[in-house]
Amino acid sequence: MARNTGQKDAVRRVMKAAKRPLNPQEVLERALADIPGMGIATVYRHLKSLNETGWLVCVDLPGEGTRFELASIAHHHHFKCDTCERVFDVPGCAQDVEGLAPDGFVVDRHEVLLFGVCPDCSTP
Amino acid sequence: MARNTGQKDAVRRVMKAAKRPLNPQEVLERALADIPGMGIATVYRHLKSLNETGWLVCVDLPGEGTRFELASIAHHHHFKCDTCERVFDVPGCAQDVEGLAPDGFVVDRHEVLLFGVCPDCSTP
DNA sequence: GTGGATGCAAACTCTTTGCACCTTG
DNA sequence: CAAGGTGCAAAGAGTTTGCATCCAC
Repeated sequence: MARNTGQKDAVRRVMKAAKRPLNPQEVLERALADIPGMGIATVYRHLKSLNETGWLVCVDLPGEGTRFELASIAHHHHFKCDTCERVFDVPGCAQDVEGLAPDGFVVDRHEVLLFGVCPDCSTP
Repeated sequence: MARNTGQKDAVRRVMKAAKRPLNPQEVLERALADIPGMGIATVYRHLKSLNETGWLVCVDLPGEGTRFELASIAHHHHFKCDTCERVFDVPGCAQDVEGLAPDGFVVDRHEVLLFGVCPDCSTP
């Protein structure tokens, strides 16, 4: 996937514009505005290659497929609303998270997921 | 799933004996020792109902299917070894994790995942 | 005896892959 | 023009469901 094509540009544009992690289906829906007729397989192929080059990172949440977001955004975590199912970025990081591991475990990465109700859903 | 059957007992026994989160396939393999001929669908059905009653909780990790473990064990988190792929329980919890959420978000649950190398894999 | 539980196989969902055709460089 | 990218459809993996049969109560 080294060649520059309209499809690849569309995926990059969609991911840059996203304010939250997107799944392949959401990426396709947004990319279709630029490239009518684009196929889901092409989305998967580009997400995979952009992830392998380190431009995108995976965001996995319980009970749903993999989402992706830009690798370049600052260290942060995620909040999933139990009501509307949307996923939000949460800036910052708890202290001492990696210190939790028992002696002998070497931690080089961590992920924090919060679950609850987002502002939109808690004030009807 | 309110009736007491050998299959249900087998799933409960397997889960109680497990020292780490198990996926449905692992549960079936262990249950087959007690109930030869048991089907994977029955495992899924019992895992689902035991989860709905709150006896089991889901443990989702990036890049793999859902695992389950007893809900009764103390609040803890998980460590996945990038080398041997095993998943370990990590006792305790970081301070202020739920305080990360921006104003307006109501947090009622959280999950922390650590990734790195376990003691077995770091001392060859 | 009766309704819930089970095993099997088919259905479903999500993701990947094979292939003929099209596009970029 | 050649190498690589694309869309479609089929193939896979994991999970759920329909149904006839079986078993706990």
